[in-house]
Amino acid sequence: MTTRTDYCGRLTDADIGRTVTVCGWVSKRREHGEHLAFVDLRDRTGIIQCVVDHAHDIRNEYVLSVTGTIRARPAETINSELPTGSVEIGDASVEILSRAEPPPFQIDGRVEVDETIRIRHRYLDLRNSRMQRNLRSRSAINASIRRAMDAQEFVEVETPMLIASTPEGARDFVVPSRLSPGNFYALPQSPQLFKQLCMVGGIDRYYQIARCMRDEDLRADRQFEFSQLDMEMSFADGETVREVISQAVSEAAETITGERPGPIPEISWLEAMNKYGSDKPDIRFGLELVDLTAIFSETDFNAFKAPCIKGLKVEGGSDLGRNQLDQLTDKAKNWGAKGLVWVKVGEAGEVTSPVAKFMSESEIAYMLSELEAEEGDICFLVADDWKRAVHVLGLLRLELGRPPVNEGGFHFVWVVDFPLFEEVDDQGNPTPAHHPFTMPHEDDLAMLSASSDAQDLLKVRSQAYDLVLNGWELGSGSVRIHQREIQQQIFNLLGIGEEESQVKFGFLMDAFRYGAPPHAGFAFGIDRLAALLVGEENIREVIAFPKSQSGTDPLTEAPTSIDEAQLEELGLKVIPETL
RNA sequence: GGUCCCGUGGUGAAGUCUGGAGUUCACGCCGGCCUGUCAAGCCGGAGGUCGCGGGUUCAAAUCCCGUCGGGACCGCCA
Repeated sequence: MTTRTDYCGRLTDADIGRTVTVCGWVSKRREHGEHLAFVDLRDRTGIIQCVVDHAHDIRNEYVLSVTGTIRARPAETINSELPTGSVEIGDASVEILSRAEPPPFQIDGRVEVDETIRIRHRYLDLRNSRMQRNLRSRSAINASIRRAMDAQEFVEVETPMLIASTPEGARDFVVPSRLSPGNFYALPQSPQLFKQLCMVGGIDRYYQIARCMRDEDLRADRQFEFSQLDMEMSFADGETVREVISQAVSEAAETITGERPGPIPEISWLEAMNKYGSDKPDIRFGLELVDLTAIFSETDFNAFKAPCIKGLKVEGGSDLGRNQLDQLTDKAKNWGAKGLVWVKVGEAGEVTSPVAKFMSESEIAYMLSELEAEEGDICFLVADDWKRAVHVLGLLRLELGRPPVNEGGFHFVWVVDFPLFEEVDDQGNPTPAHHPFTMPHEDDLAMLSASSDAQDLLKVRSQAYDLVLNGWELGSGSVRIHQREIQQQIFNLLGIGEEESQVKFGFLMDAFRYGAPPHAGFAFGIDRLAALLVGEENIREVIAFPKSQSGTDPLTEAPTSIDEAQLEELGLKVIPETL
């Protein structure tokens, strides 16, 4: 085999006269009679046209080494669509390095291909320019993140993949232990505890591009395994952490788009929930939620006798048909709403609505003015408890107005002042909104110790913050508790007793005995960041070998059964599924 | 655990609502022709368990039930 001298996609007018050897796959061949044929050869950089005497024995996707002299194309045959379109390899001699069967799908992207088929033959799909671009972009993002972190004197530390399972958080993937039959390792959901130990260990500034595993249902933006930029820093507050992360994501965004995003705005969790009905607001568009509770405080309409009424207005939406409205109502119910009220605005404030007769004229007028609704608009109202009302309307807002992933630019936003606790569980214990090591807001510490009522605790703010991009949660972080006393207090509130906390997190609590620095950190998902930056609405498009929504790998067929001997060695027995 | 959408030659789509011969279109594949194409062109050809199973019917890609696979979403994801 002749040694490659050049990449296909990089040959230009400057190379005219050079004798080159390129290697790659046959993208296309065009034969013109007995003694003229064109072969488009493709490698990772692009395509070059090779002119050969004949191509009878060449087929698409054959692997060739082509040697010839670069020459300018005749003026009338220049292909402006192709970066290499002004030159060609003339009088090329071809060496077939590998023959190929016709691929199960066309690699040129001319016809769309079912994603399962693409993934089953990912080694072919990867030849396509889309995947080439996506994986290269992802690689560039990783490099730019490392550059940003290195520049800020962070140290990359690797943490173990085989760790102890803790019942908190997502479902663990577990690995049976051969040397300790009946015991299991867990794969990390994140390096959370280890990075905090790094802080106790004086690393001061830690980062890692870490693989994490969570055994939860898959989505367009969720796979079992994912990568995150994980970081932690000592003697730093949340603001400093956000500044560091802003640098890293800005660097990444600039690498891909060529444009550095401006300063990232902050919004409080409460404001995000009230305006967008989501803790990961997509601020590329309006359709903001408006509070209408006070307007209907005197209502006789039973459905509106609720703790909270929220509404949103769609400009020019009154042409929505009954069918569409019914479908939206069904969706709202599926999201947990009892119902969805719509109000169409006609001439001079005349309204059309199935529930118009239950609203007084003043209520209607007040509502329309609050929503700034005018002729031709439609308003949607949800009455429920606050949480459900904003949740349902938030989802409706996305349904009605969310632009495609590659439109509207990149709108990062920090969501700050998350509540410390999410809700109260069956046992009356609050559940942590972030994780149990999150430091409460300094101003709310008093509330924390004084309060005996679980409902009051839900008002306690934490020093936790999320980074959101175009409605996707990129990641979250917090100031951590570094004092054992506060940590124990939180554990107590969560219903985790001293003994239990010692069993689950004893090593961290022990570490904190020996001089724990104040510290704070963050982690964001690289798959999501990469997908958004390259304009893909699905993280599978930036993952070389992804899994299907049901968690199987169409390529390797994983998960598979294992044989009896293997099970026995691990001390495992499979219970047959009984129907 | 739940809601919705999809499954038709190798690939993508139409056909399904309103049952009537495996019908159609584009790409690919195979053969032939063709000396400047580049989504080459022209001529010819091959290629099907309409995901699978059952039911209704004189007749099912089409209607019904079940099931499998894929996707989007709700729940879940500290």
